[in-house]
Amino acid sequence: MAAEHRYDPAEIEPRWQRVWAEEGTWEVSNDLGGDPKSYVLVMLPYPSGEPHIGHLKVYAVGDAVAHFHRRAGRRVLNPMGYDAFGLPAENHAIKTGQHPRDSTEAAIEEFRRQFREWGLSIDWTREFGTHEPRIYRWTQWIFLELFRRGLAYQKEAAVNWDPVEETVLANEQVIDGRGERSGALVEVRQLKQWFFRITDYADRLLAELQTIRWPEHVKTMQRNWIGRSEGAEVVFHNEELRADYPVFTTRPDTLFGATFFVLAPEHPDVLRLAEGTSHEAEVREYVNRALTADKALRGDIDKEKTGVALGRTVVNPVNGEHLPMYVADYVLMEYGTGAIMAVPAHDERDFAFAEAFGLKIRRVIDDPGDPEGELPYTGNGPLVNSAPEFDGVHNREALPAIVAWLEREGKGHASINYRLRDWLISRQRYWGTPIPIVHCPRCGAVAVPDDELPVVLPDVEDYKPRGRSPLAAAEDWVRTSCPQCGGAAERETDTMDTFVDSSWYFLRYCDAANDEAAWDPAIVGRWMPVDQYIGGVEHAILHLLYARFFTKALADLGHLPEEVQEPFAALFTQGMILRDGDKMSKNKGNVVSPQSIVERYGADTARAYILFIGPPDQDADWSDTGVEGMHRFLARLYRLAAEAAGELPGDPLPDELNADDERLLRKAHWAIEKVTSDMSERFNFNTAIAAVMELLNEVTTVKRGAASAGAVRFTLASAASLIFPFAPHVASESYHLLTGDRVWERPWPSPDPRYLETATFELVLQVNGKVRDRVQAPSDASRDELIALARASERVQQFTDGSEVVKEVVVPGKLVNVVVRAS
RNA sequence: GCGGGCGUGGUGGAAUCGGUAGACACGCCGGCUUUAGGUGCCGGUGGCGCAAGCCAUGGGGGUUCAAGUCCCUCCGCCCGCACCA
Repeated sequence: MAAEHRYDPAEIEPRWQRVWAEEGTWEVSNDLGGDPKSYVLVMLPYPSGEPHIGHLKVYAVGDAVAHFHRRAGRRVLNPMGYDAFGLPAENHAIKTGQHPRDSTEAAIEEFRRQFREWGLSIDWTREFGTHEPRIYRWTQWIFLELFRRGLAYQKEAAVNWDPVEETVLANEQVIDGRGERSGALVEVRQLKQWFFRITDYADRLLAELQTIRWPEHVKTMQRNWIGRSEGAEVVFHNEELRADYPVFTTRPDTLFGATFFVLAPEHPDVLRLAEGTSHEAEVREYVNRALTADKALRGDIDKEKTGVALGRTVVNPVNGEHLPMYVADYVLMEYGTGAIMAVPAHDERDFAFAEAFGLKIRRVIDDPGDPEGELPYTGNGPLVNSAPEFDGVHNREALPAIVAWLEREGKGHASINYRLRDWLISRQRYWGTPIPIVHCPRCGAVAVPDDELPVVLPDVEDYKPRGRSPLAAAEDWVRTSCPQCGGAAERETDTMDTFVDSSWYFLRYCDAANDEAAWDPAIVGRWMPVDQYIGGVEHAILHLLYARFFTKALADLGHLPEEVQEPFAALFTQGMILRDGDKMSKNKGNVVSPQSIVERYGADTARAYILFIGPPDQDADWSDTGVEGMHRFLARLYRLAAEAAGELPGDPLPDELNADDERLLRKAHWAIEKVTSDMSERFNFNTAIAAVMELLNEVTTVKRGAASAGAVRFTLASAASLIFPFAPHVASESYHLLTGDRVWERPWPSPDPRYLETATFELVLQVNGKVRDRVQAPSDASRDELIALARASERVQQFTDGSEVVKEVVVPGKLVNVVVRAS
């Protein structure tokens, strides 16, 4: 019998894929015709080699969501593209000489081939790679729009230099002082670079997190990264140089406790201040050492405090005291003003420094619980040793009064500081979007006119960066004329961070065929925002923050409808696939390739299994035997469908249902309800698939009985319909065998309430909270009737006899708990 | 150090609002069919116990008629941030 209806995915899957490709089943028009829309988007892949198991998982999730939304009656945009610029292809080119375009396009070809083999319901007419000139033309256009509005600018600054990749990196790409990709300790270099003014959007990026449905931990990470602090800027004056040194502090209430003043080693005035003092040589040496030390070591919080006195003082504006100045590497140039007022009594770091250097410590806040308690004290309490009008006032009340006083005296003002820095986008590398700027000795940095876009990446001999962009070697390309004055000029040779490409690709999908513009705002307005975005949590700050910034900036510039303020209305982050509790990696030799699974079991098994292992937002362990279980399940579904289709042609549901029919229909409607809620309220694909398995088990159990052909057929068709989002080929095949219809053209089933209600239910009987018996009870039974059933139970009596019944708790539809006390 | 998540059978996991712990699957044990089988089907499977029953959701305590779920405390693992003034 088994041989008669052998499940052969190698035959079934290509056959249905051909139908979908030939008919353009998953293509969607921008003319929505009044239907509700759903934009379901999985983060675009970086094409390198071939897809790995993580790709299989994330696209299985995305495709399930897309199918579910489609059959719920929405027009679904489910596109695909490639994040094609980037370092791995370029490093490969340095090693082999193969052009990054060739290796990248080979990888894209392989990705596309496998995605089609997986049967993903992609609208392939919208496909693109970010490395195509017809695409990066618009990346350059966006850059120029930002440039023209002052949101892209060039400045010389201390930047992160990755000595292995030989390029600068954005702050977001430096993890624990090391380059994100290379793992090399990052050096500080003073270089002129291009930045995007993301800090202008800090407040909106923070506040508008409230408007989107994202995992709370991702929002928290963005909030921390933006790092908003409220406080005050206070000006300290140095009399010798007649220079003002503003500081940012969140604790202006502790101003009276400032006993010294510290500058960061990078502060531009450090050497000037020390000049001519007896400390000059020592300061010079300290600064040199601090600037060359690597960032990771400097950032260690447990490191002992070091520093050198400058031999100068500043005046504390609130009390006129002269505070000694120091330079110390625990003060960071990147945050605030690169200078701090030190209040050792109420700040742990200042306290450690004061201890190490024997500096004065003055308490200005009492600990209400322990007025003579240990220092440093970072809590709240009444001010002491401050000014007569503030002593005794609680510090949190005094704080605004002190700020107001500073403002009146012109010595400071309320201020807000962010940890977020502007986004450094220049890269001294080859394989990226060229920055469309011409440097003219007379006119400065000039935008390449729009009609000359794209500035096409020139071919070069040597991809190896040598402290400057490889593009600099393309001399004919570099030499050009100034678009403004026509004089001799040179092209910018740096390329853009690849995160620029992925900051707008989701807009392009909406209007992918547009040759006249990056997109038509009206069309983008029909699709945006992305209703469900799906991807890895590793992009929690980088990509997801940049894309939000781009969306807001482009809306401000009038290129997006005003109501499009957030790119991704809902976000789902999927967990990793592990093997034996470990990450899969070539080094460990524990890699399972999607290709091998698909070849062996078919795409349906691979996709359904990966969603069945566990909740998709959690990490999951791959099991070679587990995948066979899924294959058996799909084979059983196919076989039962094929048998039923052959044996029982076209039977409708009978008018009179027998007990087995009733049982099948109840289970079917239960499963419809369960799968629907698992998919719409949560992303619980594992329990949804389990429900379909239960449904199929019910058919096997009941089949030998007296179930009518129509009921069996309906049940199997329901199972095929419900499993379709996870295993589309075998579901289409089975459904077609049973009904002659195409399952994706059928609306998502809805449960019939008549079959969800039952005349009786299993009443659980407890004595003192322990289950002692289960009996059938009428669904509409009253509390008294349920209690009567409990009392009538022999098993209950056995445990209550000889005891006093204290009370009887009734949970309607569930249980009765008889509470007794030994008498 | 701060913030967040997690801990359930041999394994992955389920238990959605405080109400039947272990759905579904893997694995394992037994049986049947067929044997060319990596097939199919049936039954069993948290632990202890002959049984009645008792015990059991990382440990300990608490609230409650009732706790995997709530509270306190401790332990372990994972993730993020970390000299941010």
